[in-house]
Amino acid sequence: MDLSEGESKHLTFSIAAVERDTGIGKDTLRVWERRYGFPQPGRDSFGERSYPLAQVEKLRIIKRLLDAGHRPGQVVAMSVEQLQTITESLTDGPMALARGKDGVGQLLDEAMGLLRAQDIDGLRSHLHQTVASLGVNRFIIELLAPLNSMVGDAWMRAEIQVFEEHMYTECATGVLRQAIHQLSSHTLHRQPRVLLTTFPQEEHAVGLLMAESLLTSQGCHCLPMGVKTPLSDIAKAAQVHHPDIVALSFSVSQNPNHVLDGLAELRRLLPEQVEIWAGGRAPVLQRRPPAGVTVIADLAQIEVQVQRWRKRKP
Amino acid sequence: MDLSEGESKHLTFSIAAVERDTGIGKDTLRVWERRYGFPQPGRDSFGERSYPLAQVEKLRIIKRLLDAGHRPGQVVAMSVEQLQTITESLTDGPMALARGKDGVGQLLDEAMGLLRAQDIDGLRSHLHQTVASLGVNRFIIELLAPLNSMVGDAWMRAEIQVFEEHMYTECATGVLRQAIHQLSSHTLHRQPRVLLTTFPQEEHAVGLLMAESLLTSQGCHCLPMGVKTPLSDIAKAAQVHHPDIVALSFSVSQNPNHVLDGLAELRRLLPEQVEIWAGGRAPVLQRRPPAGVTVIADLAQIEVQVQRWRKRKP
DNA sequence: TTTATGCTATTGTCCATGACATATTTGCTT
DNA sequence: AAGCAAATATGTCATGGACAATAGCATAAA
Repeated sequence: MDLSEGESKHLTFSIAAVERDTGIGKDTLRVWERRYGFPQPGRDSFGERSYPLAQVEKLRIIKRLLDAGHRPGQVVAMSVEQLQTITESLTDGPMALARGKDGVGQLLDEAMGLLRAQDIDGLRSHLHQTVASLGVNRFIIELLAPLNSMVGDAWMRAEIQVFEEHMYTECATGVLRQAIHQLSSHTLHRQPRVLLTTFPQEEHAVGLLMAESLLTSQGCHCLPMGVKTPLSDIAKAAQVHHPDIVALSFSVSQNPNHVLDGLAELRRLLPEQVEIWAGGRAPVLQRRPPAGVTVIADLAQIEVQVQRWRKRKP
Repeated sequence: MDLSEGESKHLTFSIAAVERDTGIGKDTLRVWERRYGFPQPGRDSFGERSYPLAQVEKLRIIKRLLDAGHRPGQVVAMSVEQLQTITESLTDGPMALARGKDGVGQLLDEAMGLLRAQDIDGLRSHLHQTVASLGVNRFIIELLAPLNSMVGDAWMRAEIQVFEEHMYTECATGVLRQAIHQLSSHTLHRQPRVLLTTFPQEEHAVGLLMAESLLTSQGCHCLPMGVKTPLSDIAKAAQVHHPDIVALSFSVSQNPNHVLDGLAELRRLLPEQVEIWAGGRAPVLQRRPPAGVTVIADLAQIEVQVQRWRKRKP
């Protein structure tokens, strides 16, 4: 079928291999070639496209920029140098805010330092230690959430490798799971019952775990469902487990319309007394808060909202 | 682009959704329709294929049979009843083995019972308890792995809801994370160093976590990277962290060619002395074991292979 | 100045049909 | 039986056309 990926010197890739490596679909690759003149793969002896390594790497850069909100017409035809320039200028800014000189800011810098030094084991123990000393709430709100943002931004600017981001995520996940486990052995069967998940397009689980940790530490009973649950299945799960609240997490790069439509649709599918809480870094939530949905602007709001819920229910 | 999953009554799926749900490529779906007359999707108002739920379920059954070694020409045109007959004749077998009347078989039945009763909290404590009493190794090999297969099979046969599968996965993940955490605090910085991840198409993390648990309990130093890592990033990570072994996990429904091509390419990208271990339920691994890759036929093999590795290195 | 509304260009995905390399089976010969 | 060649089965790629969904932009209304 597709053995293609040629010799050691001039490594080339079949269209299937490129799809696998870049996440850009075969149809899209062909249509870009047709419309923008890039990529411009050679042909092997069977007349099939054969992409040189350099083009695959350029495609990866392009993919990153698309994820960051750029449009194909602007970037696909650019030179690698131009792409680099844009990549560098992606996101500065919000970071300075979090980098205060207080104790926690210091811990944050240490964490970032360990990450940059590729010392994952060091980072893991640093985080575990910080959970222990700060408590889950402060750990998440003051350290992990900002760290998470910093990593996300660094990823957008290609300052860190994909594998570093993977290792960081894995590390954060482990620490949060551990925190949740410890908390949940203390507080059991309390209210409200919160069903946690994300929409099908949303892959990021760390935001969800942070929410779960905070909710659990508030004494809520969490029903975690992982990421990427179809709407109708969220509704079915709610029928079976009748939660008081369905909590959704959204990361930055979600399609705004999908988010709003999805929330509206979910509101229709769920019984009226079930609240919907939507949190995360998706900008739409703040800009056009949907009706019948409680928007959690930042993680600290979780505590407030839980208290509000408890006051309302006698 | 593909919102598709239609109304509540007659749920239909776009070709992209079917590819996602069954693992059968778009091209293949079209060519089957052309050659075998199945599937026979309707058309929506835009003239695009619209697969009814029943056909998607039949496709899932067919996929299972293909994975088991049947050929499309034989099974694609069959009726659902015929397919069921064949399916039943190959699904018992390995299961009966685990369902003995010994203590563990009983625990397995209990777990399955809790799952069917939708008692996730009950399942979670049952699993935690079982880890404690059996130890991680026996827990995974004798209980969780068979349970995982049973859930997978039930999922393939559409006997369980999507949300149940999500909740089960979340539950198993939590228990495994906890086990790993406890183990890793005992054994530190031992050999071999094992980098763990999956290919970009592979979403399932539980297999990976089971492997990580077992490796950690063998005293290996694990470098977990989560799921869906592009090949080139696996290679880059290996350059930085120089593992002795790169371990990959594959679930049933992976495209055989992608798996083999990916492994061959990875073998080329990694230094010769770095071993590649490939495990999981993907049938192609057993049927056509790739050169330069150690196939881990079942989880119990991990211990054997670790010992082999240790003997070879002085 | 901000908020709606409609127009236009952009962009991803789908469709149909044809081709063919590779894998598997069949049938023939030794 | 066993080896080998021819036939068949099967998945993936190619081409070129089409079009719905989206984003950007300009204009009108508040």
